[in-house]
Amino acid sequence: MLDERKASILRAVVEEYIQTAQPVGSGHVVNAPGISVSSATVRNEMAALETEGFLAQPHTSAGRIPTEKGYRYFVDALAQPSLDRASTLQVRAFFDRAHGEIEQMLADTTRLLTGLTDYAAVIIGPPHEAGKVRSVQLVGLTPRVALLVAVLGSGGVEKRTIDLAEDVDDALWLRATAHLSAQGIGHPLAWLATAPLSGEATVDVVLSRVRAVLVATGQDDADHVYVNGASRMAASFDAVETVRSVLTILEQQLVVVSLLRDVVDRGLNVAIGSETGMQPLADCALVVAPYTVDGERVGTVGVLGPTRMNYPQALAAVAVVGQRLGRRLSEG
Amino acid sequence: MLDERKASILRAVVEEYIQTAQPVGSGHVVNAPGISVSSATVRNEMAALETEGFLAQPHTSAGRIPTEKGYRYFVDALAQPSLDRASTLQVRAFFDRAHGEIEQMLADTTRLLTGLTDYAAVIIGPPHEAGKVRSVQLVGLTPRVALLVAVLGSGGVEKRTIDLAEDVDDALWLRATAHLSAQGIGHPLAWLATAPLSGEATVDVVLSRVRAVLVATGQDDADHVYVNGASRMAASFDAVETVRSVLTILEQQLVVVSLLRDVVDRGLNVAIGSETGMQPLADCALVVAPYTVDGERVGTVGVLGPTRMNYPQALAAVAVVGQRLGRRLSEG
DNA sequence: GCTGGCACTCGGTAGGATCGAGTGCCAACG
DNA sequence: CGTTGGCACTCGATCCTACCGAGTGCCAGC
Repeated sequence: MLDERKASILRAVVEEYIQTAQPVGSGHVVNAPGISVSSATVRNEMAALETEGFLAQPHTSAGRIPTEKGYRYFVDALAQPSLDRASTLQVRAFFDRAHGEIEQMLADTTRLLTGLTDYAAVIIGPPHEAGKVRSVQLVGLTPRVALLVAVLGSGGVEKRTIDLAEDVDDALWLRATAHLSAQGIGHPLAWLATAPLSGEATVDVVLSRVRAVLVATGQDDADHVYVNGASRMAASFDAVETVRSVLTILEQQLVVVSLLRDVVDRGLNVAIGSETGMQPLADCALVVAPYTVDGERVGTVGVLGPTRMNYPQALAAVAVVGQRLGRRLSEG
Repeated sequence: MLDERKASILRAVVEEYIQTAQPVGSGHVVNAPGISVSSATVRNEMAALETEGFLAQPHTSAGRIPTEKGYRYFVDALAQPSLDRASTLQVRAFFDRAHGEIEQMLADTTRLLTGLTDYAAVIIGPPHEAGKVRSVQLVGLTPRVALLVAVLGSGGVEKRTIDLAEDVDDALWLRATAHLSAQGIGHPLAWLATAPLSGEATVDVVLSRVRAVLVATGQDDADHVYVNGASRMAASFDAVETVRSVLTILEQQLVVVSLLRDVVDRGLNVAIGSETGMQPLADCALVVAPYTVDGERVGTVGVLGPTRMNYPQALAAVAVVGQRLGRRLSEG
């Protein structure tokens, strides 16, 4: 799409702008490696790049700034992911040490990502529903309230409060548990919502309440989102209003989930500015990578930063973390 | 400590400054209710309040701003908590509807608090350790890995990954579970770390691993912190650097916990600026209230805002939410 | 002791000059 | 014909100055 010289100039502008956040003039571009023409020629080419929509001028007598289209071209054709040696080692060390509960590990992984990139990091954890039930039981808390606790193959634990209208003794919880275990183990948790009743009246009172609760809470909080490094957004922008609106987005877990999911579904690994589809993120870019467990995409890792983010670094960091996270989760 | 007129003037300055964020001049104070002297007199009194350390002047020819000491006096002697009718109803409605898992409810409660006050809200949940174990079991996930799942009386569920060096069949998990249940139910989870072994060699391999894991993870993640409304901090300050440093604090759960705990331990319900003991919070104030379950303090609710926060509102909101939260948790 | 009056202070805003990085254009050159 | 050095021009950023006005401290008089 762009001849080699234009591409080099665009690359030089993007790379310098990412570093300095200042409009880049032709004088700077000629000092960039791979440029061996005069500043006048560069000016001509930059004017052309502007009319083609890759660059923009904040005002007449200023240098150029990449447009979304410019960043897009840079990401698609010019940037190759690269991670410095120290970071690579850091990632390896992290996953070698990683252990313990999955929730804790995912939270720690977001911290790793913000540490690597200096941007906000987001991880969508594997949905618990996907796993088969390994164990299910009802634990009485008070005479009328019990906790339905299900352990899933993925290592996740789901719990639901079951409250009844009348007092129940512990033996009944046990009988209901026995029925649920017989029916549910090996199936997804949601399956219990439609599993047959026992035919025994007192037990079925409990079971139907379990069904109702599972139906009510089945869908929504299926996703487990981990966000970290929101404070880095404040370092990326100098308009406090921008910071505020971005933070507002990051606080809404549902929005974050649908945002990442949407980007992944469109087959993108980078969404720049308006490509995110969210007006408050006009000055942001999102770099994502799905990760797989046993060949199946179960979640997404991503970083959110300013449009002038260090794409090579962010792409590499997200890719390698996603890959190693998937591998780590696969081996259980 | 202050005569009535000085107190009225201080109150007027604080209240107007909270609203406008602008230094308050004598001309504005005379328009405040309860002030029936001339501006010259007010000026004299304000000069006195300044030398006494309650007010400060950003520069010579500007109005006055409250100092930390000024806010402190306002909070201790002049402010009485007040919550508007709509908010009161909102709180009541929230807790009438509140149900389901405790984690979800606490997260929702932080949202309620930020909604009420427009400041960031923090809640420290009841420590799970405190509760007695209602149920404990080992669920095998892979031949070498099992999950220790303990249900506590509070409705909380604790889980720990137990990994062994050699393959184990499910029967062994069951036998270990039986032993743990016999020993542990009715005691705090930590007690299992010191409970006697079974004397049966194969089972004791598992049990000693359980002990080791409980010892290793026993103390730290004891606290469950819920933070919401961090984006409101960005609306409270116009220096982006201030926002960044405050957000950094809010992201560190351990810091937040020790901060709230420290304030409560000092018997305060408000910590203003340097009273928080954290330099980045010099421009912030923290309003907290412990909440009790069955007469015992099990957690804390709080809001974090700028030093010029609406103390009457924040005090009232935190107090009523803490109270109703405790009541709600007490009734189970 | 309170108050009106008054001179004074000083941050904020507006207008004007200057600076310089960067541009577009053009004529000349290989 | 593409490239280049030269040049006039643009315009944001910076600095200076003047000015305004909110607010002060002080004092004399009630």
